[in-house]
Amino acid sequence: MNQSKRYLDIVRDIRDMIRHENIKPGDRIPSERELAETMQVGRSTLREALRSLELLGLIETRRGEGTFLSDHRNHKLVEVLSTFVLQDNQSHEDVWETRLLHEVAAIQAICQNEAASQMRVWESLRLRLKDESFMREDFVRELMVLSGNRLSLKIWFLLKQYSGDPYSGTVSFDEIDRMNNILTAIEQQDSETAVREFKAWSEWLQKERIRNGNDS
Amino acid sequence: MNQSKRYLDIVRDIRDMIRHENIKPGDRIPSERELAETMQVGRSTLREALRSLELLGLIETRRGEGTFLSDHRNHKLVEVLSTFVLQDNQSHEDVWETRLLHEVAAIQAICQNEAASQMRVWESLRLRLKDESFMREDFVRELMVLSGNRLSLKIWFLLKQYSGDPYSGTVSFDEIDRMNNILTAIEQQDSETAVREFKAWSEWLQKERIRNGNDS
DNA sequence: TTTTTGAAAGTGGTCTGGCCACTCATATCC
DNA sequence: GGATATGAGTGGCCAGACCACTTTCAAAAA
Repeated sequence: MNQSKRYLDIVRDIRDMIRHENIKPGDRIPSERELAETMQVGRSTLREALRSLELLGLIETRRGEGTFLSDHRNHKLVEVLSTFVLQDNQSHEDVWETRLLHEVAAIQAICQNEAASQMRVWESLRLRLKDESFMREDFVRELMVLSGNRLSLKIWFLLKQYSGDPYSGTVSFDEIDRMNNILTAIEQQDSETAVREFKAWSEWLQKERIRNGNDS
Repeated sequence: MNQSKRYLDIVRDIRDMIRHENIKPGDRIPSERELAETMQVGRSTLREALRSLELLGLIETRRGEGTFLSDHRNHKLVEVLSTFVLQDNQSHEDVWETRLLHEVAAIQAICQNEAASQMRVWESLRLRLKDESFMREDFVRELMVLSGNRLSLKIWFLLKQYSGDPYSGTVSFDEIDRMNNILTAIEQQDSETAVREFKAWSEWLQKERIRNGNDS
């Protein structure tokens, strides 16, 4: 049964504790010494579990203060895995494709939703486009949110980081037209065009990144 | 700069070591005591790094034998993240939609791949369809595999479990026609029809399950 | 000689206790 | 009242010690 691998039990226990005690992101969890005692394990073993969770971005530790539940946004996991795994071109491509897959699906979902295509959001988005500080990521995230699938949004968020933040940076002048085209197609519920325009922008962006050598 | 978080340095060091020494999946890496000494850190600190990597599935440890590099392609990204991405009772519907999303994307990917549509696989699939023991899941999994996106396959596998194994059971007589239609459309690279037929089958299946009360 | 046995070395798994650096709230001093 | 010192609590790290397990290989038994 549970021979060896005690720290895995702890990982599970901590996760359960977080659920049952209704600990929310930002909240503090008991100290290492306290947890070690209540779970009847040595502190070093407990730390192995905590460090693992930290590397995953599930918790955040601040020396002198304590351990806090992270709002799972900034996953170090991403960096770690990418440096280990992404030597393999296939993996890199898979991540890229899977992310795109979620984005396209989001656009299609929005187009199929009558209500969504009539929202005021589009108007305000067009305005924000012209703002100098408007990030590419803001645009795509907005689409993901509007799709209404929160799970897909979460997965997308991870994949985005995992593929080296493809949407970093602000929207350039050239891109405003592209985005307006996408928005127009969505408003007209023209799923096909919207997707085509989006993919075109995505590919253009990728080439741009390679040209600028931002493909770290 | 690197104040605190020594174990993160170790993670990086281990990665570099693996690269420079050309250690391949399955190979053994130095023992904990040995690594601790060469890296000038305590063994417990080093273990924190190793346990983190192990949780991610990047290394594998066997008591009494040693620590081994595992195949990077088997990283536990999806498994590990699922425990908290899917934690809060995400609406059943989101899971369902997201799974479908991956399936549809797989079909589209296959249709766009000239080589895939000409494979002998389809012929053998048609034969296996008639087998009484052919499971619905076998059919869909085959599609997911053939899409070539391993990450998507992994995500799909999890989502499938979380949505109550929607493809349990063997293929009924009525369904053979549906599946043949899907296969034909794929062979003709008719993405639209293939997806439409697939969605139709999926919806039919869902209703069938509800009728039989298998919606646990 | 061949087979069996068992002791030793090496490994990961775990615990204890300790020290350090840091944060924060409190009490103290000016 | 405001600045300062102090102490409790926290995570970061380490050394040393067992334990359980695997492999190895030489000694003992066949």
